[in-house]
Amino acid sequence: MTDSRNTIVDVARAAGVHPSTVSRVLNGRPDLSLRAETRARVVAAAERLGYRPSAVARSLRLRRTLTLGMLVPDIANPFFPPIIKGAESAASERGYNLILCNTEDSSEREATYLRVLRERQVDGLLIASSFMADSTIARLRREQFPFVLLNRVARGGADLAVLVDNRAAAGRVIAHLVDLGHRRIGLVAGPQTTTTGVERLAGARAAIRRRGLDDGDELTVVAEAFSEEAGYRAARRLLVDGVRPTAIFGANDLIAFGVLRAAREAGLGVPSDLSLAGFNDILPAALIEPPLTTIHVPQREMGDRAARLLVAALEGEEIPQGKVILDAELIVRGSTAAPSMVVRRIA
Amino acid sequence: MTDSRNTIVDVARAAGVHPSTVSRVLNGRPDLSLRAETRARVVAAAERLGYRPSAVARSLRLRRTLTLGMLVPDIANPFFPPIIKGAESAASERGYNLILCNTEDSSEREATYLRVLRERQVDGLLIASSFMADSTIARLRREQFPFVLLNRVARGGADLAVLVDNRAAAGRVIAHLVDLGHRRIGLVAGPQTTTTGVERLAGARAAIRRRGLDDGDELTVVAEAFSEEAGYRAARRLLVDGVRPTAIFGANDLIAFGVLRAAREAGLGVPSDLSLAGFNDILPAALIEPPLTTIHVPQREMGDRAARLLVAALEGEEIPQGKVILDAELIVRGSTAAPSMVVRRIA
DNA sequence: TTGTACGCGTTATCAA
DNA sequence: TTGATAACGCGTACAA
Repeated sequence: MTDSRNTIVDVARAAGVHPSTVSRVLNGRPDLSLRAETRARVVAAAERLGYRPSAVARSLRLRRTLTLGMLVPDIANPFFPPIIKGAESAASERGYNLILCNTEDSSEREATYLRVLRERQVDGLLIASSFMADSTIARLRREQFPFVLLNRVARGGADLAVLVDNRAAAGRVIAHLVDLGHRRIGLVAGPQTTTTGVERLAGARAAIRRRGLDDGDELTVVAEAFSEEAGYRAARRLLVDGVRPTAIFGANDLIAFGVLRAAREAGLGVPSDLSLAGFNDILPAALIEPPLTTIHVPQREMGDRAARLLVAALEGEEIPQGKVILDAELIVRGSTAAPSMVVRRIA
Repeated sequence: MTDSRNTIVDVARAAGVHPSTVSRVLNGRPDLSLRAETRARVVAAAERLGYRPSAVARSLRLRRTLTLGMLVPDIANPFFPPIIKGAESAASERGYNLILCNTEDSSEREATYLRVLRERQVDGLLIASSFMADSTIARLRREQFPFVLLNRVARGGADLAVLVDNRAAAGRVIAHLVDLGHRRIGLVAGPQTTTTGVERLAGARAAIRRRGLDDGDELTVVAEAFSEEAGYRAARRLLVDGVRPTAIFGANDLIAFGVLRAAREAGLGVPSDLSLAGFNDILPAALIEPPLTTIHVPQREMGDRAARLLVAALEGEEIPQGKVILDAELIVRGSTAAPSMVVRRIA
C-alpha cells in the first residue's frame, strides 16, 4: 500500500483522474484553476499510496536536476566542512541538492568527477578545488556551463567567484608581526600552483619589503601541500639555519600546525622563542596550545554566498556582483609575541 | 561541435547508424557481435561530438541510478571525513557515486533527506546518523530498501552493519586506567539516545564494577552531544566536586577535548593531576598537547567496508557476514599516567 | 550484424 | 476545469 514504487499513474487511477491532473495538483502553480474537490481527491490518493515522485523522470522531462556539483580538494581538511555546510544549506533553501566530490588534489580525479557530474546533468558547479587546471575552467566557460569559484580565481576570466583578499590579509599578518618588533619574518608558503599560495606569499613579501625588511629567499620555504605534514617538512628547512627567523607566517593553519611541531622538535618555545601565525582560522586553531594567531576566513558564509550566486545565475536572476570579496580579519591569539621577550628569555 | 548537449541520436546520425547501435557499441557487453568497422565509426563520432551519455535518461530506463545516499550527522566532526572518503572510494571503484547528506542530528533534516534521496532514486543508503529513529530504520526494512548501518545498530533487526565493539573497547580503556593505579574513574558519557553513547557507558561501567571499584552516579555525567563544547560543560559538573576523579574517560575524542579544556580552567594538569582518555582516534587526538590516549577506530576502513557491503547487496552478491565488527585497539599516549605521580607532584 | 518499436515516469501543450 | 498526446534520452526484446 504505502509502497514507494507507486507512480503518478497509480495515483491517477486511485483518484479516478488523468495522470496529468495529478501532476498539476501536486506541482502546478497555485493560480492554476483546479476544482477543490478534485484536488482533495488527488492529494488523498497520493497520501494513501505513499506516492513519491521520481526526481529522475522529472529531471529528464524538465532538463534540469535541481542538483549542484561541488568539487572540494579534501573534506578531511577542516577548512572545507563549514564551507560545504554553508553551501549545502543555502542550496537546500532554494530547492537544490548538492553532490560532493573529493578531488584529493588529483587532476585525474577532478577530470573524472567533472565528467560524472556532467553526465548526471548537475545544473551547475561549485569549484573549491584550487588545483583544477585553468584550461578546465576555460572549457567550462566556453561551453557556458554555470559555475562559481570558491577561494580561487582562474586566469583570464570574469568568472563568478567568492574570495577573500589574500594579499591584503597576508599584509595584515606581517603588519602585526612587525608591530610586535619582529624583523626577521620567515614565510612557509603554500604550493605555488594554487592562487591562494601565490597571493599569500606575494602579499606577505610585499608587506615585508614595504617596511624595508629582509624578504630574501633564505627566509622563505614553499610547502608541497596545504597540510600539517608538508608544513612540518618545510619548517625544518627554515629552522635548522643559523639565521632563523623570530616569527613565521604559515600560508594556512595546517601548515602552521606543522611549523609548531617542527619548532617543538627543535626545542623552540612558541611564542617565547618563535612567534607563529596562520591563515583561515579553522576550528582547531583556537583549541591548540598555544592558540594560533590567524586570519579569520568566514567559511560558512563563503559556501553560502557561493551557492546563492550559483542558484541566482541558474534561475536567471539579477546578479549584483560577480566577484564577492569577503572580509578576512586578523585574530590575535597566544602564538604571537614580541621578540624582545625572546631575548629576555634567552638571556 | 564538442557540445555536451549532443545525444545518442546525434552520434547515430554522425556515424550513419541507428541509435540502438550506438548504445550497443558504447555499453554493450564485449561478447556482443558488432562489426569492428561499425564500432570504430561510432566511437569516432562519439569522440568527435564530445558525446556524454545522460545518466538521468539511463537511470530512468534502467530503474537504477548507480548512486548511494549517505547520511552523516556532522561532516565538521573529524570522525566522519575519513569514513566518507573510504565509502566514496569503495563506491567509486564499483561505479557508484555518493550523495552526502549532513543531518546535523536533526530528525527533521533526516526525514527530509530520506525523502529527497528516495525521490532521487538512490539505489541504497549508508546510515551513519546515530540519532535516526529506530522507527525510520524499521520502515526502510519493511519496504526492503537496501541500507547499511555505520557505527550504530537499530532495535530488532539483523541489518547489514559495520561496527566496532564499543563495550569491549570501553572495557579496554578502563583496564588501562586501572592498571595505572587509578581507583576513581570519571565517565563523561555521550548522549544516551545513541547506541554508541549507551554501549560505551555500559562497557565502561561493567569493567569498573568487575574490578570492585566505584561506578556510582557521582562519577558519571552525560554530555548532551558528542562535541567539544558538550564535553566541556559536562566535565565542569564532574570537576567542581570534592570527590573528583583521578582519571576521566570521555565517550569520544571531542568530548575528551572538552574535558581537557575544563581541566585546564580548573588548574588541573593533564596527565599530572588528571589522566584523560577518549574514543575514536580522530586526527587531532595525536596533535594536541598532551596527545590523547584513545581507542583507534579505523574510520576509512569502516566507510570502505560499509560501501562494499551495500554494493554487494545491490548487485545480488553473496554476503559472507551481515555484521562486520572491526578491531578497535587502545592507543596509549601522553594524556594518561599513574595517579601515584599525582600524589608525588601534589606532595 | 543491425534496425524497429516501445517504455521508463514526468510535465508542457493543446484540445475538449 | 480536465483529458489526451507527445517528448525528454536511453536500452533492450524482437524482428529482419
